[in-house]
Amino acid sequence: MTAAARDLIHAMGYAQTTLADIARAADVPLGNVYYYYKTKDALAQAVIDTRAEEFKQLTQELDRLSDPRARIEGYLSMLVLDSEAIARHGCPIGGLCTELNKSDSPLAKPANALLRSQLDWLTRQFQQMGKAEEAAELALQLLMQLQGASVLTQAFKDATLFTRQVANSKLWLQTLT
Amino acid sequence: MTAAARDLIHAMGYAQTTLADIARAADVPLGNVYYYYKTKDALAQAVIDTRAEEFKQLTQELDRLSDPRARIEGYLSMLVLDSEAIARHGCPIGGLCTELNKSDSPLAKPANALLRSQLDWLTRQFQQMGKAEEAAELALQLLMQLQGASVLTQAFKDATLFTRQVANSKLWLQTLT
DNA sequence: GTCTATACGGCGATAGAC
DNA sequence: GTCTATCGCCGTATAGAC
Repeated sequence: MTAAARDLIHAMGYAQTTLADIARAADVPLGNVYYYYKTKDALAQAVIDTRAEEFKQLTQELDRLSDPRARIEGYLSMLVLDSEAIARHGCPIGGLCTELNKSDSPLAKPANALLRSQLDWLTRQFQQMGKAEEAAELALQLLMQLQGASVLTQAFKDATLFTRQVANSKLWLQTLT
Repeated sequence: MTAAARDLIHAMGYAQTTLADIARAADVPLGNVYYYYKTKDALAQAVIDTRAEEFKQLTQELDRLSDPRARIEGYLSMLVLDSEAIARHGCPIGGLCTELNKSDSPLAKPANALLRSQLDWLTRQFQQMGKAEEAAELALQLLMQLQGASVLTQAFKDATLFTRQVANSKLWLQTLT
């Protein structure tokens, strides 16, 4: 059920996604939702937890690579796989943060933490590339480009825009000595 | 009234902003809203038109500068003035596009056109800088960085993040021969 | 644990007095 | 043109049968 909720929230936004939508997509009766989650917010929190877990799994895979640069490239390659979904619905995490940070929902903080953890992981990779001093700034630059590319990719409905930006970012990554 | 609607939609998002909110902020009775706008969507369209008009006014001012590079710098300087608002509510245009492109509202197209017109104006400036061939790509790069900076600035609630990115963009602008 | 029916509140939209 | 009252619908949440 959290999987259905995750996909619907990505596609329609949190406020626009109704519990009836989720129940239908998960093929359970509406009333049943409340047996597993006390409130809609509680379900959204579970979705955020799922997103956090997914990213943790991804980084655990990537961290097995010995070269930090290769790890970042792997991360970028994973993102490209979702470029069509990004063209349709934007970045699932960036979009969620953008929405939840309006009219301060209690969910804003955990959602923001998803972006923060991506920033932190990227920072660690740049540190291990010997960029101790500029690591935080480089991570910020990269994440910013990805988020900006997501916004424009969605608005202009052009998935190639995202893939081209990722290609640019990979080239940029190579220029870092 | 469109001014109140514009500000509230920026602060809370379109779906979350009720006509009662707008009526209260504009200090008119709720029923009165419908004398001026047939539907909520019609009011939102007026807000989008207002945004388009504001950008047109801005570019008319900037276009009086003879140097295209100075025009872009002026544009960036205007954005910095809103960095606090961006930290609280994100980019008013990017956020609107992000929201409206989910669950295809008829308002998505006009909202996307706001971003498109910024891209087109920037492209023209780069063309006049003698970058005919790469102008579209450069405009895309710049707009992408601004949108990405807006997303992260809002999520991390750090206005200096936006001002720093704009400073970086100005430096980058100088490097273009 | 699973499902149906429904309470309750809020929002877009309308009717109609003034 | 301006304002009040209210309709109808939908969404969250709950009650309670099975």
